[in-house]
Amino acid sequence: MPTNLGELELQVMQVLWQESHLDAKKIRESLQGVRVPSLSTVQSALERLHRKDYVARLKQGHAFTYHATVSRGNLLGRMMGEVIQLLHDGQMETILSSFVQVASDMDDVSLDRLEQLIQRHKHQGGE
Amino acid sequence: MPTNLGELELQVMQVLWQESHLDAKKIRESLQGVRVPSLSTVQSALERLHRKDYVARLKQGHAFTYHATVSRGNLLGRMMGEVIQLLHDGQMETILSSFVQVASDMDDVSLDRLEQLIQRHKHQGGE
DNA sequence: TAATGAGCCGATCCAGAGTCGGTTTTTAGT
DNA sequence: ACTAAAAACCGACTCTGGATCGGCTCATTA
Repeated sequence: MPTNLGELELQVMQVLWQESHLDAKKIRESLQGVRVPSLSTVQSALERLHRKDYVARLKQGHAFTYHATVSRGNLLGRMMGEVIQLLHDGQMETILSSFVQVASDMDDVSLDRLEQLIQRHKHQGGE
Repeated sequence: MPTNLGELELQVMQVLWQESHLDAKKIRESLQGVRVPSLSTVQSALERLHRKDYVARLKQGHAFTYHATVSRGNLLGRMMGEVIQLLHDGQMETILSSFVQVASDMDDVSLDRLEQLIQRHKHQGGE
């Protein structure tokens, strides 16, 4: 249940977010780093990802082509939600100030954009 | 390096956030759940936590007393930062909208408070 | 139908966490 | 100071999830 991705699994997702509908071999080729794992290894990672519903696949002629079923932003939101779930103490205040703590690394322009997004969100009344 | 806590470790932290400066035995007693691990097990968790610098300890007469060195909010912020680090794609926009995606579960009052915190943060120019 | 390429399965290895029992060390009472 | 009780420490084992592959199987196509 915990949304946790291993090293290779994450790398694979990065590739799929950049370009979709690739087969295992292509994904392996797109993998950068000193150490390139064997094709089987990439497939194993893909299987785990598939089991976790992070990717879907289609039989495209000879081989499967994979594509992400969650966007980067979606996964990010999901993970943040989980972390919050894990550590929340009922005090919304705690969550809020942690938000801002993270936002410490952001410049004012980003904080402005965050405010805009909040505004929009409030007016729409939730999606 | 990854800020990951096991099940028991988290439970122990929860106890220490509620009440500080307890010894292993007390912590064990404060642990709720059907299954209460042995004292040794609790001590192991405490040792790991200590190694990770999440708790500190003091020789209080006969036994060590432990206390958290990171607050709940601080850990939350840290974990969020890590998740972001892991999944960021250079687009601040992605992070921002994930923030708001999480904030979807928040009511307007909370969003207002978030705005206030942002304001304060901008004026202080970073902590 | 035979060969080539992809998928699938099982085996291993590793690291981190949980779990304890037993030994050692420390503390405190007599 | 000696010793009994309590706490700390250490080592062993289990379990789970991820990484890693080799090799067998199956399908597609020439």
